[in-house]
Amino acid sequence: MESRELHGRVARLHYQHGMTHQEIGELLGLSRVKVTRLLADARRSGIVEIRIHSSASPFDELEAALVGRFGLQQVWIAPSFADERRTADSVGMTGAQCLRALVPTSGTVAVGLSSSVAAIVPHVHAEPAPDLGFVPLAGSWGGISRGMNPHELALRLGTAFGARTYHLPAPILASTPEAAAAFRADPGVRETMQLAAGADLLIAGVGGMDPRSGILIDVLGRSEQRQLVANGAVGDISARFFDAAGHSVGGEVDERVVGLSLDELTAIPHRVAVSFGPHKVHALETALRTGLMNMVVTDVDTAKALTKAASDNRKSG
Amino acid sequence: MESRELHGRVARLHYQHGMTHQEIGELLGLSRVKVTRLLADARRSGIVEIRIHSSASPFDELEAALVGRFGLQQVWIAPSFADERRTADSVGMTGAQCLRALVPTSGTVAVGLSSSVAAIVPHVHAEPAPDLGFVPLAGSWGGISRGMNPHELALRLGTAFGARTYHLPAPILASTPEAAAAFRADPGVRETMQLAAGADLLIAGVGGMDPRSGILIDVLGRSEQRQLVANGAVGDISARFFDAAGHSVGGEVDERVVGLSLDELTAIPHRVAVSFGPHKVHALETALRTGLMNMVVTDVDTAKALTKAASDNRKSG
DNA sequence: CGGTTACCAGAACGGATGTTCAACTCATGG
DNA sequence: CCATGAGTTGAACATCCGTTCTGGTAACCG
Repeated sequence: MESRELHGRVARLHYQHGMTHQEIGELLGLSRVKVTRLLADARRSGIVEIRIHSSASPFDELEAALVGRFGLQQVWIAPSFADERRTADSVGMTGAQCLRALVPTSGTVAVGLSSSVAAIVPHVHAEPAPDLGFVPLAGSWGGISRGMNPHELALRLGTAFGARTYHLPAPILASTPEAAAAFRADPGVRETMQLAAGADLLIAGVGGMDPRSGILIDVLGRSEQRQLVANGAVGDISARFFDAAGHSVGGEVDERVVGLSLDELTAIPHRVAVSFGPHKVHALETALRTGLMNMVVTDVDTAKALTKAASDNRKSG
Repeated sequence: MESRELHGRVARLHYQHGMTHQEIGELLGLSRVKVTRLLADARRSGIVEIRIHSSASPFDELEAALVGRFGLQQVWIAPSFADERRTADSVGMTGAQCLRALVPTSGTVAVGLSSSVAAIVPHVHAEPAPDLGFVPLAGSWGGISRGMNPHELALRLGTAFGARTYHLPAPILASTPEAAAAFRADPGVRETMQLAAGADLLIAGVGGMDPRSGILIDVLGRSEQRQLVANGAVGDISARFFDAAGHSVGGEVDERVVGLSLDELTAIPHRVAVSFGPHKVHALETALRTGLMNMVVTDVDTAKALTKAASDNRKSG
């Protein structure tokens, strides 16, 4: 992190006085490329903040349509791109806006497993909120972390918000039901889970049953997957698999999970799903239709697929 | 003014989601050029606001140098450009920042004659301040208005700030001292001038004696100019000419002016000079050195010339 | 002391953006 | 019904900006 002052100067000269990168470079004795980089840094780090004074979202109609169809509290939609990473970034940006709107200045936010929530972190530029806490609502897995472990998400989000963070020291999926019970009995684990259960806001991904669609699904063995599907599972929220009616599928896998149950999750008043992509549509549609989640952050393509899926359901059901 | 909503959408897609003008055009069914224009409008009109979270000004040292040399309260400096209109725009932008910092939410701002103050108007995007008033501190001239008549400046600035505006219905320079006295005796004129005299903040230009440097100076006849110079005039603030010591030069011209006197001007606690250009340096330097003005908004070139002039004075005087 | 790694810098390229200009639309008034 | 002019439009151009790639520098290590 270089001198904040230089970034501010360059940003002022460019954004306020309309000087070109070239001109600023000549004025301050820097190369044009250096100026370009300083400006990019300044935007990334939040030194430059761009506000748009207009309540209109670019995808208003689609948002309103989803709110109506599924009876949701609120919906945020980002544009879709051919490049999936770019879409992820836009969804992350939109998720950050959603959090800015929903996160209270005190209280607790429960954070679930999600590849998309990770994309939010770089877009958060908030005032420190020391009376706020971010709590993982389930355990994590070992080995290499792909940036989407619940504990890591809670930690990074919490840090970005200048809030307290909590840890749930257990695996998300224990090897046996008995081992899971033992973990849940641990005082540290129990305490964190109680805190998560009492949260005001839940933010989590919704996974599908397709191996490409979830993080968790490919942690499970082939036979376990087949078993879940056989029991009617259509998706999961942080390892809690649910069927087409939004009920827990139960079974052995469910008993091995260390984390909030579906009932505990739905007891949290505000529940935001952050999820996008064609493989997620079915699971996401179910989670929204059955009320497991009551808000969603997604991209245009997924949103369109959701409305389509919803109307198909209506006709056939 | 087209639908604010469309501007907001386009701005969000570009500034928040990083979409190119081309992509936005395709998404919304607009041409690329149209998108470019919408974005430019959005910035001009303040729908897009860019904040820089850094207190550092690009020309800190120079500002500090002027504050020190002349014992000023504060100084704002804009970059200089080869294209004078661009410089004027930058100074205007900087003046708007200055006003944002200084203008109270209630009270009165006295507005003097200035070509530069006009450049401020397009850069003001403030919350309406209905308890604030903008008052011209002198009369105006007839015929074509080049956008820098005191009454016009007060009106346009006041409008931009959503504030009350006042009018001083008289010429800035009456044809005879007696006519001027008659104007001053008018109840409407007297009332407005009293209001201006009680202002908290004064914002005005500082004119020089060179015909190219002032608006007013070329309204006067050749002989009147010569007379003023002979009496030691080095510059003026809204038609009040002063000498190298900062005192009024008096004389017939001074008696024909309808507007606050130099003594009345300097009774206003906060006095900002907005002025730039090589022809203004001498007058501006005098106004600052003698304390007629105690703040200044100018450009880099003028600022450098001011520090140089000040050190020359110190050596010789 | 050479090798390695990590980082930083600027040349060069290709895409993005801003501006100019000629064509067009649509009122208004003869 | 055409003439006029103000206001829009997008094609074409000129500039600006972002990224990639290569070379350089410094720190760390064997």
